[in-house]
Amino acid sequence: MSDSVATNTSTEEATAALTFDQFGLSADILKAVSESGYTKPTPIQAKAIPVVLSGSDVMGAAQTGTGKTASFSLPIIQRLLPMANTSASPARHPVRALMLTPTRELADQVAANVQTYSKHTPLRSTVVFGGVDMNPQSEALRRGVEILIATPGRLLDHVQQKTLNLGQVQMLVLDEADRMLDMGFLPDLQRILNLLPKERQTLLFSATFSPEIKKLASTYLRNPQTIEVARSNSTATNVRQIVYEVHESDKSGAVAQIIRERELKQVIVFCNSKIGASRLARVLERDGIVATAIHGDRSQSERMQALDAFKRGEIEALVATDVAARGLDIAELPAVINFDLPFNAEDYVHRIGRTGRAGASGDALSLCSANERKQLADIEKLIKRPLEVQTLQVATPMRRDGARRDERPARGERAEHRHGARDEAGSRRRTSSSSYDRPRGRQQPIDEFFLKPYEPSPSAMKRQEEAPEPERKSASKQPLAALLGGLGMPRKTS
DNA sequence: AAAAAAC
Repeated sequence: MSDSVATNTSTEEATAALTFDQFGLSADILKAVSESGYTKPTPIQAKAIPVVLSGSDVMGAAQTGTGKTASFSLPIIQRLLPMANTSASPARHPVRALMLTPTRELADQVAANVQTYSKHTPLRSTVVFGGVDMNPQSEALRRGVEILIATPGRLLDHVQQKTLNLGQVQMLVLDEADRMLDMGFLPDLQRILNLLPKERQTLLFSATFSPEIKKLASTYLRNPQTIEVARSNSTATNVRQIVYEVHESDKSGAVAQIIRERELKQVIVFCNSKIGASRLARVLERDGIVATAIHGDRSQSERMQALDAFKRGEIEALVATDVAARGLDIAELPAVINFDLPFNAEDYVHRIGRTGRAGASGDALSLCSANERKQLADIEKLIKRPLEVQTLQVATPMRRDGARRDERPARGERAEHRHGARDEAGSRRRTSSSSYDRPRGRQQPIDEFFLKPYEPSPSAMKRQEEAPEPERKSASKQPLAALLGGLGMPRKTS
């Protein structure tokens, strides 16, 4: 079992011996890389950097936590270096590389990486995304940048406001492209792509190569080289995955218990709903765990504050929706907890990809209630193996300070806490009861489910194989397919 | 079912 790092590299023997200075990257870039503490390229970096440097288009499939951002940022910076200049004139700094991401946080993170890797070069970069004041972004664009990182909506907004011209873009990166399609960004992507010069290099990164992604690629990429470092839909071997059977009403208590028992200093807890995330954050806080929620209904400044505080270690539990599922890189995150199992099995892979990054080990701990069996089966089908299932007895919750959880809040505790506690008086009684003192009659049906020897529900798997994609192409699929059909049409660009 | 993203 000497797995993790050793296994990952030995499967990539051809590239195992590489160091960063074998790519022919400039000294300014290598300096920034080594200052960041990186000495050895990851498999995707080893494969992608030479290809991107050669000018070829790329279809990239990489697991999260594989160093994907550097794999395109470093060669892009290298290719732009000859065009860098030190002029103060904005006209001398046209946008030459555009990087698109599905979420604002991811854009911000990619931008931070690009900034780091280019800091010893004259290249300038900035990031634009929604939810924040446009003016500082416009001002940065007016001063001129060679590299722009953006979410699609705000980018188009800037184009419309004439604060941005994309006519000089030579390199385009579509990061998490499958996610962007999921989120309905295809029309925006098409608009953006039609604003770009046809003569350009395009890099498309996607967790999966679905038919939609392949169609997008065949329309907008030219003889792309495919780079795949790990089978997509697989999960890192250095992440231990455990599923805990719990009653739905015990979930909050279970999260608190897991955090305490495992002494987790930092954990992301994923919920399926924004309301659920806010609620759980409040409950955890009441349990003496420093927690905050991050989701799309919070203001952008709250989102950024939450993420920054979490990265600084000031917050123990970041309770998130899938806004945080993809791409976010938090150093040394020891665990993620799924409060809910995601509806999309693919999102499970992304969520747990937040831990065990860069060869570190991590735990992915999922709570599964009786009504989430289908999601569990879907996940096991996707990752092609059964998950280890344990039963979690949720003990009578105690606060961190040793007080009983249902004790009245200490004097001086924030008003919202008391309010939250009162709001949830009913559910609190349920969550604080252990499975031992639950009335037996009520829990009978659930227990029957849990007591059954665990199987990854072969019937469900078989059903799906026999009848592939039964009633799937409803509302959301239709316009996507139609639009994708349109992609094949000869483009008329001005 | 739910989430994300422009104003």
